[in-house]
Amino acid sequence: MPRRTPGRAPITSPAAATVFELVMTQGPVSRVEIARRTGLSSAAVTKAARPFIEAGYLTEMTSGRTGPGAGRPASPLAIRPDREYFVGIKITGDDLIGVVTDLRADVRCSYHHTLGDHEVDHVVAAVAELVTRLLDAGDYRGRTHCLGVALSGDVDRESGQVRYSPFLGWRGVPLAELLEDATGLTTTLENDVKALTVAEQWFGDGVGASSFAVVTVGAGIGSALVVNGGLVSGAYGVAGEIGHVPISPAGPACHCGGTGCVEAIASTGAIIDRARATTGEPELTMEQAVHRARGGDPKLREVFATAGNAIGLGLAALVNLFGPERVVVSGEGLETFDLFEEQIRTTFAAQAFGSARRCVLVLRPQPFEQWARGAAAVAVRSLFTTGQP
Amino acid sequence: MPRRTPGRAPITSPAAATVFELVMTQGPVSRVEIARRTGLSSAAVTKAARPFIEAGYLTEMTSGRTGPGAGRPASPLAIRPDREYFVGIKITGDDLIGVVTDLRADVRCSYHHTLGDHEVDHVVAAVAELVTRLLDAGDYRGRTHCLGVALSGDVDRESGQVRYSPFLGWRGVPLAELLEDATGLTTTLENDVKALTVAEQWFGDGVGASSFAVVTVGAGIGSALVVNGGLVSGAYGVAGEIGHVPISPAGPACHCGGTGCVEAIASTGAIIDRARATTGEPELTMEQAVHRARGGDPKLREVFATAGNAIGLGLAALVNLFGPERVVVSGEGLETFDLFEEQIRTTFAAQAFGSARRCVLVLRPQPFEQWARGAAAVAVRSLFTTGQP
DNA sequence: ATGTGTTAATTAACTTCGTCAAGAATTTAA
DNA sequence: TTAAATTCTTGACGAAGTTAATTAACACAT
Repeated sequence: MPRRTPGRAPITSPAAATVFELVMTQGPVSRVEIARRTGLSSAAVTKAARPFIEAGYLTEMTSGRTGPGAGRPASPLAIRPDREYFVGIKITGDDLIGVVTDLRADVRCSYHHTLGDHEVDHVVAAVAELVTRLLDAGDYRGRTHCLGVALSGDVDRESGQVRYSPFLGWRGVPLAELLEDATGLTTTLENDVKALTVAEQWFGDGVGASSFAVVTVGAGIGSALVVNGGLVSGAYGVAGEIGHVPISPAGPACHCGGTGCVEAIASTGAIIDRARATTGEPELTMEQAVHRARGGDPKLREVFATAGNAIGLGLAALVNLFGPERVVVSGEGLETFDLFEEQIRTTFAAQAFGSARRCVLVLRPQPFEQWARGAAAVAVRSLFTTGQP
Repeated sequence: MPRRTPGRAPITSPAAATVFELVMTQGPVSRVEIARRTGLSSAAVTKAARPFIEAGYLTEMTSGRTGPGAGRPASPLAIRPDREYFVGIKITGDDLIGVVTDLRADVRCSYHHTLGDHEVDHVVAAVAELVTRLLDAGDYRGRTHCLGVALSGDVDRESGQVRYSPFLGWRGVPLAELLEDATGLTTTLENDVKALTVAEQWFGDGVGASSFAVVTVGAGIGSALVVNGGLVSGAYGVAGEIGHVPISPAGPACHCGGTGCVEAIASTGAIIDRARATTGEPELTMEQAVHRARGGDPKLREVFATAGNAIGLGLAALVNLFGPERVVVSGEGLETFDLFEEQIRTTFAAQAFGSARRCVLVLRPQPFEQWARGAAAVAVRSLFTTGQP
């Protein structure tokens, strides 16, 4: 059962949620258009929209152009982004990244904070301090009530618990509650990749797609899937583990116990290992490897191509099984995506089956704040939905 | 938009559908229990159930045992399987398999029919004849109004069209309409693997699982996935192509254009090819290969083990990405599953990630009629749902 | 400028679905 | 026989959305 009800937002019915979500994601839209797209009657749209307008979340744009032809001009509904602000924080093993966003999840302000200690109390205090710093950076205090927190690992959003976090070494920590006490903000916890996916679904490349996937490449390789508008969670809590899809029986052993997993070939660590082995330079750093590969070093280019190939195969597996409309590939590892992109696309095109090939592959390096923005997006959504995944 | 409304069944509201589905799948249940499990009020259950009872689809079991303790004894609701019958037909390239089932999708009667010609008219006539034969085999005529048809390929259930069937060489055939005219029965068309999955979801091992998968092994290797209670269809019509998940970059070329696909290693055709190559006997048949493998021939056992390994890797990919509660592996290829099973399970266990390993693997050879039963199950469902996938 | 047609939004009456609370039915236990 | 427990039914009520009619705001032609 849910831990708490954030409350204030005028979500009273499914229709209200639908209407608001549509305006939030599809920019300004007239009521008639909303009715058409959602299948509701236009009367229902009028009713659903009113409380949002009265509460200041939506406005009518009594604006200019109506389009050609006769008839009463529409007054499209638009979101008022500065009606409320949200704090999003991503916790990694090394530091905290925090942002303040508006209702559209646009970042207004961001800070980093290095994390010395993994003790729960210490992290909670550090987050609280970061929140204070963020809120004081602008005129955000009075209009901010929600905090979103993202971290990698096994997280239960419903109960606000961190069930298991390998990076922090935590088990069964009721983090949401602790942070609520420490900050006074209604707090929502979510797995980091899922949070990123929510951000993408509502405010990014997932808008309008009923099914899509987000894949992150970096120290680990993970993904989250949206099918029929809902996040796939896995019956046993595990899903989207594209990093552990086996693609090469003769490949290297993976830390998960398997063989030839995508992650064992294309994670940052695996790439460095291979680069060192191929060149015979045990001290080689990632920066050097990237630099020399860009300079044309054939051995190192081959290393990156191998990684790109592995990712492409993993994507093909995902797409052949799911048939998503779009896939966004992102993460720290994509900062060097000039070294990957061609190979990923080539391999994917060769292995995707039939019409699944039409799935759009968006490759995009991810600024660090995106993770924190994902956390904020989860907070935004928590205000405007009624408990769904 | 839907082509037609089957109608007669008293599905008036979402609650009605929910209640009926629960009774259908979870055997006799008392109203209170239904209310508890669905989250409806017990008053709503009473109201929803009444029309079904009046129409003869459900009965009250004023039966014996109530369980211990005081209180008014429950009168559990049960389905009346013989209230209505359904015809299910599976069309392959070579023949038709037809069954009559009751409301529970239990097979009452079945026939085969060899298909000489792939001409549309000829197939329609053959199906109509088979339907007549099936209905005349028992007292089914007056109580049968729905026909379900399953075939492999790209099928649009909504419009009742066969968009593309490689086996039959059809494109854009409005088969449902043609069959409706020829048989007088309300006809539902569905892809064969999806149909099998529906049968499993409502009447088999998928009952009660919110997410699960069905994998079929045979001439081809396919699968269908159910997530959050809904079938995954793929944005471009392709999904569940586990047969074309790449698992071995050094493996054989696949007819799809890819390399090392599961199907290129573990389909019936691929197994025979390998068996012939390994033994150096170009005339070797599947029967002989199976016989000698069972007898202990190490080379042939190895061939089957390789196939089992490929299937296990494909399953691991599927499970790591989806995290289903259960997977049912089935199909003609599984008739020899004594040769596969161990290897499938071993490989799967080695490659499944974390808790995903807890996913239950059900290996089960599939009698031929199961395909036709799937078709019938789709027909049953078409009567009792309101247009969902 | 002024009616006329056209599209957008609102309003009002009604339908439908389901909840709630009270009570009827039917058993066990004292 | 009465009390307690439990299931099922009933009817009043309320929430959410629909349809149909009305009002609003414009473009355009005369």
